[in-house]
Amino acid sequence: MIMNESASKRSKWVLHQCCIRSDSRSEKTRRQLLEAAFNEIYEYGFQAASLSRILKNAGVTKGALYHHFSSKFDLGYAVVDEIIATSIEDFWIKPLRDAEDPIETFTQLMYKAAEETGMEMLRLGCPLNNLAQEMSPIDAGFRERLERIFSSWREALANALRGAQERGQVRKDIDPEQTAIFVLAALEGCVGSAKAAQRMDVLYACGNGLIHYLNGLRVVQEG
Amino acid sequence: MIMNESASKRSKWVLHQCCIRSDSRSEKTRRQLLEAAFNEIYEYGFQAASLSRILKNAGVTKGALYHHFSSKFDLGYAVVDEIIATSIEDFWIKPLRDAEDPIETFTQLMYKAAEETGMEMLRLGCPLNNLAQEMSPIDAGFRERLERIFSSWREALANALRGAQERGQVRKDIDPEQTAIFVLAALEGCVGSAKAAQRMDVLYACGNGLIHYLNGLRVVQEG
DNA sequence: ATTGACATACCGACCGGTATGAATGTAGGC
DNA sequence: GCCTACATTCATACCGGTCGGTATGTCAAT
Repeated sequence: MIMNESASKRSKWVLHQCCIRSDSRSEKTRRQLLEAAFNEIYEYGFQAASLSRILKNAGVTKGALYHHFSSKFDLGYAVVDEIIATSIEDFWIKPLRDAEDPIETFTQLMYKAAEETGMEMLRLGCPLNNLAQEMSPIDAGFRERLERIFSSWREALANALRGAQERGQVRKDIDPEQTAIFVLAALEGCVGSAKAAQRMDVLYACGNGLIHYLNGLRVVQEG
Repeated sequence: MIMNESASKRSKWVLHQCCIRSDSRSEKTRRQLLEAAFNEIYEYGFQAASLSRILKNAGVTKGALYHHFSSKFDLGYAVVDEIIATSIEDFWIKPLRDAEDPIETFTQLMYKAAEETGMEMLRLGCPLNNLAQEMSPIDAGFRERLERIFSSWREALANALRGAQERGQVRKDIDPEQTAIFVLAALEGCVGSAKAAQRMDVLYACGNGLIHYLNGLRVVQEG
């Protein structure tokens, strides 16, 4: 028992010592709140998200929540900044930087997304777009944060397309910025259509349409 | 004996039977409820729509509402069936039937939509898609109704494309059904992107991208 | 007298948010 | 090393307000 006490005490002390890190007790609680909030918002949207359900799923109480976040909106903003933004950045944006063949890269990312989160995406759509559709018209805080994500996504794709143009992979008669805007819109439209229909075949048909469009951007091959 | 009943009684009977007329006091109240409910749902979504706000805007009380509709869901379903479905049918579907040049027709409808409801559409998006994105994953009643609308929209566009193929206006190497699915997804994606950004230039860039894609479906002209 | 078409008043459930206090560390003086 | 003073980190209880829904009353038209 004594050993137990001292051991646990020391480990906690060391733990706290070496970590402003994310494995302190406080940070862990905060993490659980963020993840539970993300799931709740993903499932029901922000407005219909229930704090009590979030607390139940996070396994903490309301005191903990309002210690870490000042309001429901503050929690929602943190979900956008710390979960949605980073996951879009990691999954979609980073691979586009210095991609040898951006059209191939983007297509592969679509397949990868369908593989990894197919069922969830079919049922619930894209978390980023869901939140943008719900909150952009009615709250500037959400709109600015979400649009910042979309904006860097579009920028990354436009840059990739411009690079491919310069390397002679993509037709020179298309505008990279406009094309990037349309491609992301079409992508979100495809996910949304499949979600609306709740049918996998719609997702596939739509995805193929988009891939077909993307390949149409390549320089015409003679032969 | 039934025939012997007075003419007025019979006409009322028929009237009550069919509920065709819209100038009775009851039908007017119902209509006001439907329109106020549509506006509220369009602005806030179904889940966040407030019955008290609907009642205030309709100028009636809760008794009237629950006389005409059995629940909030029943009201929402009626909005889909009697407002959204008919407006999509009138605006987008009917013009596609026996259109001489469906690509031209569709493009013109996009311009017309931007003209007629530009500001509102920029701020709040497409009522049909909004509701589908919000409710399809979590309520079968909404999903079936909304998907029925999408389905006939897609069917009308696919038929129009097939007709254009047969008339030699559209390339024969594209699949009308898949193309229709993609075009509607892209359209909703464009509206959604503009709404998310709350920027008109995104709507224009995106619309031009879609129009460019549509024109790419035409048979290649020599010259 | 009965019925359709509402209006009014009210209900329990749940909402987001707060006030309070109890553990649980944590830094500084000795 | 130990005790005290303080700061974090939560748990509990509770708040006013709004939610969708219901029960009952009213009143004109049959």
